[in-house]
Amino acid sequence: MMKIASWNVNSIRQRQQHVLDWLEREKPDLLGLQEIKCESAAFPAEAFREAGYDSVVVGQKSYNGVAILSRLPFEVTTRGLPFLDDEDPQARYVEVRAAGLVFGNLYLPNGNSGGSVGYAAKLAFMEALALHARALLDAGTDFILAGDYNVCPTDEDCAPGALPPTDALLRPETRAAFRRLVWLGLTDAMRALHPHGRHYTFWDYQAGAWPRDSGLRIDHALLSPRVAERLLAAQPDRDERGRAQPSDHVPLIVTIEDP
DNA sequence: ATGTCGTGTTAAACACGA
Repeated sequence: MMKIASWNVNSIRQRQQHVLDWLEREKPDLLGLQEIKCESAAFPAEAFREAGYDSVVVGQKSYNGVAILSRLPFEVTTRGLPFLDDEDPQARYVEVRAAGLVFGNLYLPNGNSGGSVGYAAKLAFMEALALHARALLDAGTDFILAGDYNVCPTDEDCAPGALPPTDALLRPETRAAFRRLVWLGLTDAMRALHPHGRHYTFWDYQAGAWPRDSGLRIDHALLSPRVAERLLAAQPDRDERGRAQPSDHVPLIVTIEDP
């Protein structure tokens, strides 16, 4: 059995102890982190190593930043999203191979800042991700693409009134791009096991979103076909949002059986 | 639209992103 998780921690320096406590409780094999908000050298790799996890970090100053923690041996396969022509590359993708599986960890652009240019960058990232997924499928690779997609795929993934209809997380073009990705033949792990219901992974800090349960399902794990056949469980760890000084996202946990 | 966070510049607020 293999346990793989994704968590937007909204600053690893603020959330280091949360992550250490969570690793000890949940003991995932792989954990993808997003929004670490620090340069690679500032990532607390040694603290995680002492907890039994080696890491690969793609950081940048102030914003974004992704990392993967692993208690399995791994090799880094890429530190940026292939197929993305970007004159100002941001730290939004890192990928490893472990236990015969490629694990891609992504932080997709939010798309609400920077006007039409910012939104276009979101769609460009999604197109590049689809091209990369297509290449992995063509190569017959078993893979999981997990992370903060910043996409509410359907109305059921957005609490009523949580977002205006023009928000970049649920615009029709955003949802269409997400469907194109899934329709390559990937499986949304949560929806495969829980076709309906509100399984939020994010609650805004503002406007009492958490106590009102005004959340969003925007963190996802997409599985290649053979991995989907091994899927045993998928769930967000809601409890994490109720702790002191939480991230606005909670971990998403996917469990698959051994091949 | 925003009641909150986090980072950073810069000197107690402000800008920006989410």
